[in-house]
Amino acid sequence: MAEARSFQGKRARRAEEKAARRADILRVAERMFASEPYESITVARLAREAGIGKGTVYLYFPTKEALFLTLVGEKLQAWLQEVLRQLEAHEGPVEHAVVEVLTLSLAERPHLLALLSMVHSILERNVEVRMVLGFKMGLIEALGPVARWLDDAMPAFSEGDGMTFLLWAHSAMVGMFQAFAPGGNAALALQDPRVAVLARDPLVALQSALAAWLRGWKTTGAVVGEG
Amino acid sequence: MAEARSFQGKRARRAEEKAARRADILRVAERMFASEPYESITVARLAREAGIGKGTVYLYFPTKEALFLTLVGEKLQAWLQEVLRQLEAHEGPVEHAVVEVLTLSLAERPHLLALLSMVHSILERNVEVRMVLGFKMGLIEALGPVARWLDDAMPAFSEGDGMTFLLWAHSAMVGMFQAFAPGGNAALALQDPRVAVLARDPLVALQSALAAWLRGWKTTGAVVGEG
Amino acid sequence: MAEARSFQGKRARRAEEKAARRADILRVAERMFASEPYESITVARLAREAGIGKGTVYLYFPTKEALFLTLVGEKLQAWLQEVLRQLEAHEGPVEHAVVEVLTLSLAERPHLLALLSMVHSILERNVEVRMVLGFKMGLIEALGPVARWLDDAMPAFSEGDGMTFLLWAHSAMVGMFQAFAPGGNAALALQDPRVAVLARDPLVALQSALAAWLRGWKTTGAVVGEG
Amino acid sequence: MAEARSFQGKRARRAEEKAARRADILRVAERMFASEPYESITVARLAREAGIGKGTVYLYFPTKEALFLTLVGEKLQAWLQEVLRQLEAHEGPVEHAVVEVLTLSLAERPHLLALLSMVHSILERNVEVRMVLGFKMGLIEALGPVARWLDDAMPAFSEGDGMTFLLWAHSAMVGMFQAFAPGGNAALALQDPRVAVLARDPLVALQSALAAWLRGWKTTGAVVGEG
DNA sequence: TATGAATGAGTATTCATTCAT
DNA sequence: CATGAATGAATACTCATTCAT
Repeated sequence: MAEARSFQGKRARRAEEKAARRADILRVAERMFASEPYESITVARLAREAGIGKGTVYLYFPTKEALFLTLVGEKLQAWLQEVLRQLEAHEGPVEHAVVEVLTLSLAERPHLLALLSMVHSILERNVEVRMVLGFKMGLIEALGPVARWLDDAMPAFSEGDGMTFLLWAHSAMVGMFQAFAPGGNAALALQDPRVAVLARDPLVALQSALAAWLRGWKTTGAVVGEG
Repeated sequence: MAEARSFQGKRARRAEEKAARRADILRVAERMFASEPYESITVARLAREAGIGKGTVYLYFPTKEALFLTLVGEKLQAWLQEVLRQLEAHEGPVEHAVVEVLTLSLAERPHLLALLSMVHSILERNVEVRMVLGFKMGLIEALGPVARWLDDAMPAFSEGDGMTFLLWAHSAMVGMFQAFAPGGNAALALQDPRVAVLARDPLVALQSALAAWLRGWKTTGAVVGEG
Repeated sequence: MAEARSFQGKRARRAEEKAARRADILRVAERMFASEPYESITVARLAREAGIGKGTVYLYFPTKEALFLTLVGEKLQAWLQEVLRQLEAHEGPVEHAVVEVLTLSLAERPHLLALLSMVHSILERNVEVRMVLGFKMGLIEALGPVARWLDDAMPAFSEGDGMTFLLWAHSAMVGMFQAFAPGGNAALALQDPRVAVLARDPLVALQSALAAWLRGWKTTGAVVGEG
Repeated sequence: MAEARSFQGKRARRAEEKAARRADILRVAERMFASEPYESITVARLAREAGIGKGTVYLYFPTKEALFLTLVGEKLQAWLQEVLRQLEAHEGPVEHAVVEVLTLSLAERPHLLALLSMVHSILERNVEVRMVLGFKMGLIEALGPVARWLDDAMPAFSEGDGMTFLLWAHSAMVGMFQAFAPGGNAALALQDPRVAVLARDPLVALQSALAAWLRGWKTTGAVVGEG
C-alpha cells in the first residue's frame, strides 16, 4: 500500500511536472508571438527557448497549430472569465458597462487580438476537425455564461441575443484589428497621410461600434445556425 | 480550354490587346481562386490555364501578390460603383436601402468576401509599401462617393460618418466571413450540431448588424487619422 | 549604272551604319561592364541604354557571350598593338622596357584585366566552338607580332620564347587579378588586417613576376603544343 | 551505390559519426566535381548520391558554396602539408626540389587545380564575408610553414619572399589551368591545329615558369599589405 | 531591318514532423 | 520520457533568346 501510494505519488508528481512543462511551452509561445509573427516562429527555436528538445514539444502538442490554438483558447477563456467577473460587478447603465468592460479588458491584453485574428487562418489549415471542434466547443463553454448574463441583464436582449452580440463583437474585433492594426508593409502604408482616413484606432472603433449596436439593438429572433 | 488558349501564339502589340490579355489573366486568377485557396494556386498553373507562358504573367504583373491585389481592387471598385448606382436609385427609407443594397449586391458576388478577407494577409506580406499604398488610395477613391452619398442621404450622419460606417461594414464583412464561412476543416467542424450556435449565415448576420448600427447611430465626431 | 551605283551607295551607307551601330553596342557593353559584373548586365538593359530594341542586339551578335567575347578581343588587340608600338619605341634595356610597357599600358586600361579574367568562364559556356576558335585565332594574330618582336629583341629568347612568355604573362595577369583584385565579398575579406599578407597590388605583383621571369629566362626549347 | 548508402537510416549521434558523415558528403562532392562543372551539380543529386536526404546536407553545411569551399580548403591544406613534407625530405639543389615538389605533387592531384580555379568565382558570390575570411585565414595557416621553410632554405629569399613566391605560384597555377586546361568548347577549340601554339601542357608550363622565377629571383623587399 | 512580346528552363533552401537511440 | 538527427515536399521568378508583326 505504501508502495502503491508512492507510485501514485510519483504519477501525481509526474502529472504535475507534465502540466508545468506544458504551461512552460505555452508561456514561451506566447512570449515569442508577442514580438514576431506566427510564421517566423519555428518549433526548433520555441523548444530551445523553452530549454527542451524539439521532439519534446510534440509530446505535449500534436502540431504547431494545435499548440497555438490551445494558447488562443486559454487566453480567450481567461479573458471571457474576466469579462464576466467585471460585468457582474458593474455599476451604472448596463449598455455602457458592456462596452467598457469588453474594450477595456481587451486593451489590457494587447496580443489577444492578434491571436484571435490568427485563429481562422490557423484553423483552416493543418488541424484536424476533431481539434477544431474541441476549440469551438470550449469557446461556446466560455461564451455561454457571458451570453446568458447579457440575455438577463440587457433589457433589449431576448434569449440568444447575448450570444449573437458576442459573435458579432468577435467578428468586429477580428475585422477591425486586421484593417486598422495590420502588420508588415500595410502598417507602413497606413502611416501615409494620403490614406489617413483609413487609419483608425482599433479599440476606439470597436467601442463605438459596440455601443451603436446596443443602442440600435432589435432582437433577431430565435436564431439557430444553418446546418 | 480552347477559350483559355484564345491568345496563345498571338502577340499583344496594341495597348488594347495588352489590356485584353491582362484582363484574361485576371479572369483566370478569379476563376481559380473561386475553387481553391490562394496558397495552392501556382503561377505556373495559372499561366497554363490562361494558355500563356509563365514569364508572360510577369510581363503584366510584378508579383503573384500584385496580381491578386489588382484583382481584389477591381472587384471591389466594381462592387462599390454598383452599390452607389443602386443607392442613388433606391426607393423607400434610406436606412433600409443602405442595408439591402450592401448585402444583396454582396450576395451576387459570392467570391468578393473571400477576396476581401485575403487582402490583409496578402498586404501584410510580400508586397511593396508603394503597392499597398496604391491599393489603399484606390480604395479611398472608390469608397469616397459612397461615403459622401451616405453623409448626405442619411439623416443621422454627420460629415465623415459615411466613411466610418463603410469601414465598420468592411470590418464586419471580413470578420463575419472568416467566422461564419471558414474554409477547410473549420467548415466541417461548423457542421457539427454541438457547435450549431456558432453557425450563422454570414450575409444574414451582416444584414442585421448593419441595420443595428444604423438604428443606433450616433455621430462619432470628426474622426481623422489615428486616434 | 547610276542606279547600280546608287544601290551600291545605299549598301555602303547601310554597311557603315551597321558597323557604327555594332560599335555602339560594344561601347555600351564596355561602359556597363566597367561598373557592374557580367551576370548583372541584362541584354534588355544593354539594348535600352544603347537606344535600340532587344532583338536588334541579336542582329549584330549571336549571343550575349559572343558580344562580350568580341569586346574582349577588340580591347585585347588594341592593347597588344599599343604594346608593340611602345616596345618598338623603347629606350634603355629591353628587359626593363618589356616589363614597363606591359604593366604600365595595362594600368591605363583598368577594365582590361577584368575582361580577360572573364574570358575563360565565358568561353567555356554558351559559345560555339567555331567562335572560340575565331577568338583564339584573332588572339594569335595579335600576339604574333609582339612575340616575334620579343624573339628578336630579347637576347635570351630563342624562337618561340616570345609567345611562351606572353602566354605566361597572360596567365599571371589573370591569376593575379583574380587573387589580388577579387570582386564581391572576397574583396571585403581582403581588407581584414588578419589576411593582409594575401593583399597585394596586382600590377606591382605582375611587374615583379615578369621581371623575375626575364631575369631567370632559359629557353624552353621548341615547344609545340600538345594535340 | 551500396557504399554510398552506408549511412542511410543511421543517425550520427556521436561527434565521431557526425564527422564521418560530413566527410562522406565531401567525398561525394569531390567525386561529382571531378566529372562535371560546379553549376550542374545540384544539392538534390549530391544528397541522393550520398544516400541521404537533401535537408541532411544542410545539417552539415550552411550552403552549397560553403560545402565546396570547405572541400577546396581541405584539399589545399592536405596538398600543402604534403608539399612541406616532401620539401623537408628533399635531396639535391633546393631550387630544383621546390619546382619538382610543387608540380609533381600537383600532378598527383588532378582535380585540385580545377577546385582552386573555382575558388574565386565561388568566393566572390554567395558566401558571407565571414566565411571567405575563414577560408583565407586557413589558407594563410597552411601556406605559412611552407613559406617559412622557403625563406630559410632558399638562399636567394629574404623574409617574406617565401609567401610571395607561393602567392605567385598560386596565381600562375590558376591562370595557366584556365588557359591551358579549359573546359567545354574552349577545350575542343584548343585541339584545332591552327591554334596549336596556344595549347600547352599546364604542368609543364608551370614547372618552367616556377623555375624561371627562382632563377631570376630578386628579393622584393618586405612586402606587407596592399601596395 | 527593327522591335519587343512571349517563352520556359532551372534550384537552393526551410522547417514541421518523425523516430532511432 | 527526452532527444535531435534525418527527412523531403514544395515554388516564385529571371532573362537569354526567338519570331510574329
